[in-house]
Amino acid sequence: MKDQAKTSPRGAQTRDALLDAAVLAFARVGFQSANLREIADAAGVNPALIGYHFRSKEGLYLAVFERMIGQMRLGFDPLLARIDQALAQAAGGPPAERVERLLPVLLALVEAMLEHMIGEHPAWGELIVAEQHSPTAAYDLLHTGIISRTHGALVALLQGLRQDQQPERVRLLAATIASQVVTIRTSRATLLRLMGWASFGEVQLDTMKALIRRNTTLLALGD
Amino acid sequence: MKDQAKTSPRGAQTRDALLDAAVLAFARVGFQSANLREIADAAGVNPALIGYHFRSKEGLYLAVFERMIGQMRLGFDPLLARIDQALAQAAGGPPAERVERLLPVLLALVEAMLEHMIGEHPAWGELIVAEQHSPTAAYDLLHTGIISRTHGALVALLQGLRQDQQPERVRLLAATIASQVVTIRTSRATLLRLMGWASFGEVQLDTMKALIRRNTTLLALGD
DNA sequence: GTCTATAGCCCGATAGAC
DNA sequence: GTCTATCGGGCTATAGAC
Repeated sequence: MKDQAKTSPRGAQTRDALLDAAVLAFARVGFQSANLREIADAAGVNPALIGYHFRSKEGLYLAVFERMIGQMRLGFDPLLARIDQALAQAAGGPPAERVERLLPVLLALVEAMLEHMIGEHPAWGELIVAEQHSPTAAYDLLHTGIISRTHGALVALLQGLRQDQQPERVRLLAATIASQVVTIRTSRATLLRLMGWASFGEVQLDTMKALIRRNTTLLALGD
Repeated sequence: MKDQAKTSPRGAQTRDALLDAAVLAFARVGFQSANLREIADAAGVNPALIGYHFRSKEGLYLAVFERMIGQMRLGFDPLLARIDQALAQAAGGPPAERVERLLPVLLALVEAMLEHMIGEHPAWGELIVAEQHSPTAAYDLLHTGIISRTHGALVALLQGLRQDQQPERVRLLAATIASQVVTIRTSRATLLRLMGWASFGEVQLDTMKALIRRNTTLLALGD
């Protein structure tokens, strides 16, 4: 899926244009309902070129995920490194010190997840929740590339904060913490309607951040 | 959409059979991807009868929601009445008594929501999360019939438990509590993979119930 | 109320010229 | 690498016989 077109600048250009248009289309209406003619039109190229560059609709979809995952990892890797560092520093220390070191990075991680859900590339969050709900071949890429890393970091931080817990319980706790972030996309319509919001702007994002910080702190330390 | 076929038992029978098949189909693949031929086949009736009884694919979809909402309300109304009663009894009492009266019904409500998400009719939860994510004409029915009632009860209970809070904050807190329940459907693939579960059975449901009870208690009382 | 048959449309894929 | 033209298939909706 990525073996051609890297030598010719012309080919790489249409490839990128198609991927840009495809991200938006797949995010807006999903894989099944996305229309290859519309994607090609939005990219300003001929529909037949999709077949040439990506072989099929599914090939295009997978290529979209490959590129997205690579870009997302560039954004997340520094934070994950910071988390590893904090975990190493906190290891073996007294509870109060572990909280002081680990809670801030836990909150930073949750905030980063929230920002990735509705920030610079809103389409990314949409593609992720679509695959989490109805996994396709792209889900494997997504899980190993993003989800398991992020969840692993969450679990490690929670275990560092509360060392008495059973592993299964900590994994599930991490999932429920993440659910608060994901709900901004999965229950978008309900959230807007219940809160009387017109859309998610800066104000709404800050309101949600504040509550999620408060909730995460309670859930991580409570019990 | 419901004006005919009530007199003839034959018509009502095919109507119900079509609705039964349509619930499953729409839940499994969504509105767009659902296939009217398959629905008619599964119902054991002729495809043209969908047009006769429901006018169009969208008419069938709306009829599915009308019936589902009616059935769900039968299940929820007793609990909502119990909540109103508890709220009336707790009103004006000292904090400790309010917690004693209201926390149990809050937990019962959240458990009931969870059971409706994966219990007797798994398709119901699927239809609800699909509309919350990508609302169509059916969302209005759903919101006024189910969502706003359930959320209203959650908010009333939280306000009864913590009377100092700002309304906006309490509404959002209710939404984040609900997100833990909804995630069992919206992040189904991720939850199963992260937990190493094959599916949601009795054991998994009990595990989730226990954690959600603990989380809800912390989130409702904390701060 | 139910059936058969088909109209009319949209879609993904591809052959073949440039 | 790109384009035009088209094939083959699937879909919803509906006309008309029973």
